[in-house]
Amino acid sequence: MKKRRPTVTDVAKLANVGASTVSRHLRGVSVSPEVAIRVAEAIVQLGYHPDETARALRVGRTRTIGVIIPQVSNMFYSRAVQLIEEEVGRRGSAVILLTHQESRKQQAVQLATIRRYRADGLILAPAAGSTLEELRSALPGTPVVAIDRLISPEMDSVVLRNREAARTATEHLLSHGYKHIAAVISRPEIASFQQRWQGYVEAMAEKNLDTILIQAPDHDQLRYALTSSFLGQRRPDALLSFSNRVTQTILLAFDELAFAREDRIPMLGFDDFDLASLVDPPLSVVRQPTENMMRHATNILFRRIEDGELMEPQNIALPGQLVYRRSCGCS
Amino acid sequence: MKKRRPTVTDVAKLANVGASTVSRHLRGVSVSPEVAIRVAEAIVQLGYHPDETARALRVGRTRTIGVIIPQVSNMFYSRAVQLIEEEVGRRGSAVILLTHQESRKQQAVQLATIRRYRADGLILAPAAGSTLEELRSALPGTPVVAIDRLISPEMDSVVLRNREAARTATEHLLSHGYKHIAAVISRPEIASFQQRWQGYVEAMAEKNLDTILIQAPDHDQLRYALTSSFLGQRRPDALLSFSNRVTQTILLAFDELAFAREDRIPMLGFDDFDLASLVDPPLSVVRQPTENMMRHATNILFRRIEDGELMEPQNIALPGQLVYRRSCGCS
DNA sequence: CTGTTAGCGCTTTCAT
DNA sequence: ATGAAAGCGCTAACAG
Repeated sequence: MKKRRPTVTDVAKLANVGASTVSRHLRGVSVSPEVAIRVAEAIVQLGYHPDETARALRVGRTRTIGVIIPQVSNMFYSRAVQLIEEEVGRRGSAVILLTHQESRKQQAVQLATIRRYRADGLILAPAAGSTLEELRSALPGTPVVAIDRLISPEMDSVVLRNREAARTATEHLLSHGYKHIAAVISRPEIASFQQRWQGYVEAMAEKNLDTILIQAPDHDQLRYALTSSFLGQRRPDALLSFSNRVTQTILLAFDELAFAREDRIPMLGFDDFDLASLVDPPLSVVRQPTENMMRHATNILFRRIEDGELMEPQNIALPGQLVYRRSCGCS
Repeated sequence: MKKRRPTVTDVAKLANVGASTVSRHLRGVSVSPEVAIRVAEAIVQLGYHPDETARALRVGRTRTIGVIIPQVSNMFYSRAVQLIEEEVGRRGSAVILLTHQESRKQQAVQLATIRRYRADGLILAPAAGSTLEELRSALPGTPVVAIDRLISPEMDSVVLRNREAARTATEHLLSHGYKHIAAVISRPEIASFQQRWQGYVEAMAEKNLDTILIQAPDHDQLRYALTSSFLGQRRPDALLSFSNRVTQTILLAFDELAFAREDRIPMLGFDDFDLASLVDPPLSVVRQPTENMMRHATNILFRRIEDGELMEPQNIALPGQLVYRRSCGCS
């Protein structure tokens, strides 16, 4: 005798009520107190647990939120996922986590997955080069909010004020007297990096200084580009790193060259991380208000799920915070 | 006119076949080639995407795997989640990600969530102090494999050979001539830490050396305990850190005390991480074979889902790898 | 406030 | 190889 999972009907029978009454009780709709007790008892007695898949099929809402990011093993995104999970859980939904590894093809696969699972909404950090159309058509009718990377103002989004932050950061570097500041970028197709590049260019132009770009498609090649640059004739006298992953690569390059603290090129990087204050010298960074950002993202998503299309597209851009430690030249 | 999502029936009508034929086609069961084409065309024409929730209800399998960990924002776990996501995705399922923040109450909530969503299986890093019974009874009939922390040999598990690794690590420290080696632990209720403690104790006992325990319920207090110990009479001459989070706290304590590289107490820590080689001095660590572990975990889980209870409980314990950098005293 | 009934979209007998 | 019909567990009308 294999014991079937108890259903509403089982509970209903045991409590001597109709199935719909059990359903009502479950959803907190008006039920006579006396009946409520009987139902509650029957539920614990049978060890009944509602079936979300059945509910989803009937109601058309799955209480699941898709989250698609480049990868979890990047401090910024793992923190983001943590916050989203908490926020979404608080609202009685669960997170379906998918990664696209910066590949649009993989992203397409994951979007299709979200579609099959009928997630109520999606929080997405779009893969480099994604277009609004490709995203929209993959999930018609499903609310999407973009995080970290802005694709189009027509899509809800929550991002950093990238241009402004990069500009301020560059200006700070300039205020230390550096003139040959290099921007270090991994994948320039990524929207947020483009905006940061703009901000950097603006700040440099204002002082009539030439821009320097150190860039490579992957981090191994980037490290190579960095070491060559550091050893070359036109070695930059300061660095602006566009992501924490890039910052790591820069540190690796210093290490490879056995640069002592004094040799290290002053730098300032995007994204704060746990050990930033512990490297030598302590890293000055642009800190993102990640918690706030994810709260906004979840809020917007759920409003969109409930209210539908009525609302104007929301495009939130939050200011970064410059954290001055030593690496930029501050004492 | 609101456009309904196309269903198998819509596809069937358009292709002039029965709904079951469409279903068969979708699942790759024998269908006459001529019909297959008509169905395929209808599918693209309508933009049909199967509904997993309906399938799940009917079939009783959701193609969903629960993953519950303490938190995503810990390098070890974020890496683990990344690997699990890939592995699970490869098998056509999706990950529902939940965190318990090291709280058994929160863990109970999340287990109930997994139950409601009818996940086919669960990969779990149990909260400190969890018992087999509490875990089992929360999810009767659902396969669970424990990772990182062993609760009971009756439950499938994939963990590090913690005792052995700690012992080897301690022995290595001893080989450098240190005698007052302190074990630094955050939450001693965590199973893996207990095993590591055992290994440490064994190695110390073998040399007739006294054990030293530096421990605190949270990382702020731990940092305080560390600084007191470093400044006190019986300052340890080497440290064995039990997790990367603890290692960070130790580094923070060094920093707080403004210990220069020479003042820093030699140490060796569990868990490798990206910047381990970049701190000063570079950190010697016990590296976990995370990729292998997660592959094993997923394999076991899916076998369990398919074959059911027939299989003996699997308890995999993989050896750690000692990575010698400088911090332990090696040159 | 409560019970009956129908049906969400799919798969699975059971005939043909 | 194919179609008709039943049913997975739930909720939303609808009557009472």
